[in-house]
Amino acid sequence: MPELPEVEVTRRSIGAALHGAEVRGARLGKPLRWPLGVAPESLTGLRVGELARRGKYLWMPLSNAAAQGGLLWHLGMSGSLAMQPSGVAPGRHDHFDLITTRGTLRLTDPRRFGAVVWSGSLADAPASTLLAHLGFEPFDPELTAARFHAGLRRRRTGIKSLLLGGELIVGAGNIYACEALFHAGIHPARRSDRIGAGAAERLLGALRETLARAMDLGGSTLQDFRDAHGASGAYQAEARVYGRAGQACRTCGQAIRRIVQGQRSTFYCPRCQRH
DNA sequence: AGTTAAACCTGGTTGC
DNA sequence: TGCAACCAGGTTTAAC
Repeated sequence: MPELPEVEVTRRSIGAALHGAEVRGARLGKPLRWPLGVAPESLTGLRVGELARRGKYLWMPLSNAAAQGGLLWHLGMSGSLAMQPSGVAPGRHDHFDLITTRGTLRLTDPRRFGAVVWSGSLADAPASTLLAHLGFEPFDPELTAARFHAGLRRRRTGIKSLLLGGELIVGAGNIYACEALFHAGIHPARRSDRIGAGAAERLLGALRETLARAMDLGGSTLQDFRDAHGASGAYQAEARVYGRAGQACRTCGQAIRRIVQGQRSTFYCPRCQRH
């Protein structure tokens, strides 16, 4: 569920609430995608540093005079993080609590594709391994249209699947990959290496505008996404194609189509998006 | 080496 | 109403 906008909205809302807090304890629920990698009680006494984001991962530095490291978080398909009012017992889908002097941060994740992993630093395993193959951050100024185009030319897979892969550019998931391709007027099945310089530049711009707009609106709430304080997102109401199969395109009136690419649904307008 | 399928897990919706 | 089939925001691992 959470793509870059939702993860970034989460980062901002939690970062402000927890920065400088001291960990008092931690509680594990059912297993997540990967083991925590450290005894939960060993986190006690560490202070929370500034929360950072890389792709759809969050990095929470934790340190004191005696120890240094951090937690790498991922929300998977159905995860969310929220500050608990206090004393609320964990439910069946609450699988990790970080109890601090400024409140309890709780990871809720019904499908358990998410994870919380201890790592000595971002440069060491396991964090470094998990982040190793990630592509450009979408707002990295080093990512020029020319570099983006060069990356597209190296691959032959459909452009939508390439965007989802995250090896060239991170952040777009199924919603925003579909939306950005619509705004750029590019068919999702178009081979990556057949996209010209002009279309590449339009696509990079559309990705940035789509992600920025979604962040402004607090992300997309399809089923259950909420920020750390329970606020839902509003971008889903602006979606042009995602989840709109059979409905009329808001630009041309043609029926939006759904196809499957890489076992994921893709939505597009057959008239506005050229193959 | 590059591309695609299978796997992880739970719950909601759809259709017979 | 019951039950099977299919769908869902992601990513790694295995297999062509």
